[in-house]
Amino acid sequence: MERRARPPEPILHVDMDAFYAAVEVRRRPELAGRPVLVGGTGGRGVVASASYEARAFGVRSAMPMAEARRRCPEAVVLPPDFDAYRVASASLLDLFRDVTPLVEPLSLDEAFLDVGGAERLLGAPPRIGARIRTRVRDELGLPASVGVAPNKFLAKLCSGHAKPDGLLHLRATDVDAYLAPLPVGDLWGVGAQSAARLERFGIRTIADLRGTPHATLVRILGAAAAQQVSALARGQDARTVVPYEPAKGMSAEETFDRDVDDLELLRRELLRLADKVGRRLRRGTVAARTVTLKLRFANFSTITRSRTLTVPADETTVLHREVVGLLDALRLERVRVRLVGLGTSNLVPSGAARQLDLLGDDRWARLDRAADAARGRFGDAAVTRGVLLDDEAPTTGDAAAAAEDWRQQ
DNA sequence: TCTGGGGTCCTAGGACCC
DNA sequence: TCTGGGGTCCTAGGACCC
Repeated sequence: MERRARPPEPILHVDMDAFYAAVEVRRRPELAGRPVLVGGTGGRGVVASASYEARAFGVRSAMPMAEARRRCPEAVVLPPDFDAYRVASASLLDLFRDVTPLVEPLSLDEAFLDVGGAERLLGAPPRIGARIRTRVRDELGLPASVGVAPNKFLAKLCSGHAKPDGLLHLRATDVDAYLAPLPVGDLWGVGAQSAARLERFGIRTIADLRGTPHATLVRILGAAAAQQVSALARGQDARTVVPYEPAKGMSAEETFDRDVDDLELLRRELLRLADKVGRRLRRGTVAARTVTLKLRFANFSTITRSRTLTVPADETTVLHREVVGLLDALRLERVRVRLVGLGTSNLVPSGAARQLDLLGDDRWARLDRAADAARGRFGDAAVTRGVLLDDEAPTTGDAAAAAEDWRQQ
């Protein structure tokens, strides 16, 4: 049988336009055509998603919600409903996997597809991309933009430049000319800090960067970033589309509506976070060797403290004990804390943890399993630690909603 | 009413081992 | 009583991504 060569531009990047806002508009059609903001509605919230009508007012994602409201007073502001976005995202991935099994989700609203093997069945990649856009619009009622290019970096660049609601196909023969005039910030991994440092050396465009000696780039950006940026500036990106990568860490954090100076309240909030992370670890059948405490103070300075355990942990109680140990070791006095977080990393399959713990005390693990099972059957509010029930911590988002759920029990 | 939450990766210094 | 060099792990901080 004749074996066909891969098409020269086999990678698709599909990126939804203003995804959270679009999902909200889809279920409330009266919002169509109006500026819609999704994000934190508390005093310290930021914009997670802004409809294009809102962006016309200069609103951008990650902007403080207060600033966004000032710029666009008539905007409809909605709190995020991640359950709804997860459902929409799952439908989206189903549709992609209809096209090819080589789908790599990057977040709820974007994914890479390698369609290099689908040409005979489905046509050339730009045709496949156009078909996907039509199907996403017709079947899900949501707008998407698509980039079609020789590799991941270029495909993502193209989907960004195709927005909103467009498709851009970059041919391999056009790559060098296309990249040359673009700003260095368009390169993956060059953010505001790196762009500013490059600017100080007179390096503004990708063409400038190509003309810079490698040793100079290493001095400006460090060895690893210089290597990556040089390759991307030449349109080279060897990363393949990987359908599944196990998580490297799991974390949860909470910004308080008002700064907190009560250590006991911090310990209680850490219990809630330990419970949240612990459940996710157990659901993923992994355990963590490293536990990290994160604190952000009133002046926005941030510290982390971590500890690596000999026995990996997935139990709420163990995570909490370790992170409180890290907190207490700081001997804080008269602090004002705006954010507290609990991170885990160095994850291992929890079968390995069980074996190491065979001789240990597994009462906490049994308690967790029982609580997880009850929540699976009766919903998340079914089981809550007694110490959390009277929590009056000023919180935002999920925690506040969860607190409301308990009160309604 | 300045600055969310969930991630990944890199750097750099020190401990420790051979 | 003068002290190399490589490898790995741990810790803390920071840039960057969506």
